[in-house]
Amino acid sequence: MGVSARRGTPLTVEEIRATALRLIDAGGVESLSMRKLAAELDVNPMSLYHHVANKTELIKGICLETVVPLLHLPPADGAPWQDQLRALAYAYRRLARTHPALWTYVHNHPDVIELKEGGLWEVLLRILPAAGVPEDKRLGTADVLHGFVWGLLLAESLGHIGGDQAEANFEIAIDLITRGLPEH
Amino acid sequence: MGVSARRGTPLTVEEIRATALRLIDAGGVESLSMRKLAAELDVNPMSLYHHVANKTELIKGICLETVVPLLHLPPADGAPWQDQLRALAYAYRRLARTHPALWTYVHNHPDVIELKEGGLWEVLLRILPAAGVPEDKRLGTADVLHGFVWGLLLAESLGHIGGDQAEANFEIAIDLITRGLPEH
DNA sequence: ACCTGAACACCGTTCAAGT
DNA sequence: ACCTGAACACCGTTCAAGT
Repeated sequence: MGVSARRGTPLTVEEIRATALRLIDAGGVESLSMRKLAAELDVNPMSLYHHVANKTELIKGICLETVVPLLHLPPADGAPWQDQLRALAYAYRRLARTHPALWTYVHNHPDVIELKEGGLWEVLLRILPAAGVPEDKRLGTADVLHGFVWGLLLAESLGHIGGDQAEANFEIAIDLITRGLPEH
Repeated sequence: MGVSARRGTPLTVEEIRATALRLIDAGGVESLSMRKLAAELDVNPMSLYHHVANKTELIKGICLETVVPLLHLPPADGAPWQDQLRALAYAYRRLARTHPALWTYVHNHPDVIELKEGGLWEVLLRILPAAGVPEDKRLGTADVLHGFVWGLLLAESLGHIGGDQAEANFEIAIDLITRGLPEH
């Protein structure tokens, strides 16, 4: 009854997403096509559209269900703001490096996914008062800090920064931020 | 003798590049196609390949001849390093905002163009010693600073930062960097 | 020298038809 | 319900042929 002639099992969204993510990890989002994905799944290209609205929605789904939950935010445990900021930055870095190709792509296509999600902003805004940032500058500073770390991670992902230096550079970056954050 | 039936003048690389840049400014690099470009120039799509090797080379050419020269680096005039750094950041920002779509694109496609060009890195490495950055950290710090500013400009270009706040945020960013740069 | 038409190997997606 | 083939409107690019 409609199950593919070439496959025993019917398609599922989960299988489609998992395979798509594998292809993205291997060759980047640009190289993922619905037709290649179908071939990889041993299925007619058009079968995919029964489980997924279109390519954009597919990518959105992968992000929301597979990638975003990987961000492990530091708890509000009263630790010094420097430590919490460092923990947040490293959590963000781990996320970016888990699926660099997808991460790079979605962060350059704001239409695909809302950036200010996953609680990252909340944690940032919780930390900034403790760092001595005056209230009227907190939103702006949150934008700036995210832009900073984001840019550095992007540069890493794109290979602008040598793999061996990436670790040391990230430390330099966090030191610079924690030194510069409090206004004297 | 080969001149297009539909046009009086023969094609030139300059005309192709200028028109392509106009289309990119209007709709982004993704929406530029060789066929649309040809239509805009009132010419057969294949005529373009007589003046340009392929699409990537076309974009590379536009960057090298039309965009990169727009970066106005601050002179080594002995001004305080804070002022020079601020001038450099603003020069970079002006460049990014002149052709945001193209700028965003090439900075995410390292294959298209070598990032560390245009003398930006030289100026950075000239400034850092005056800021008290120890020699063994200068290269890393240059990478970090570029990543920072780059990320912020990217966030601006992609609309992640409200247009009215962009100016104020950039000031916050430069203040933070100049405060955090010197090690105590 | 410069331009062009036909063709190739790709895309995403719609729609009507199959089981 | 689930899958599929043919078709449409696009891509970038090659190649042989035109003037």
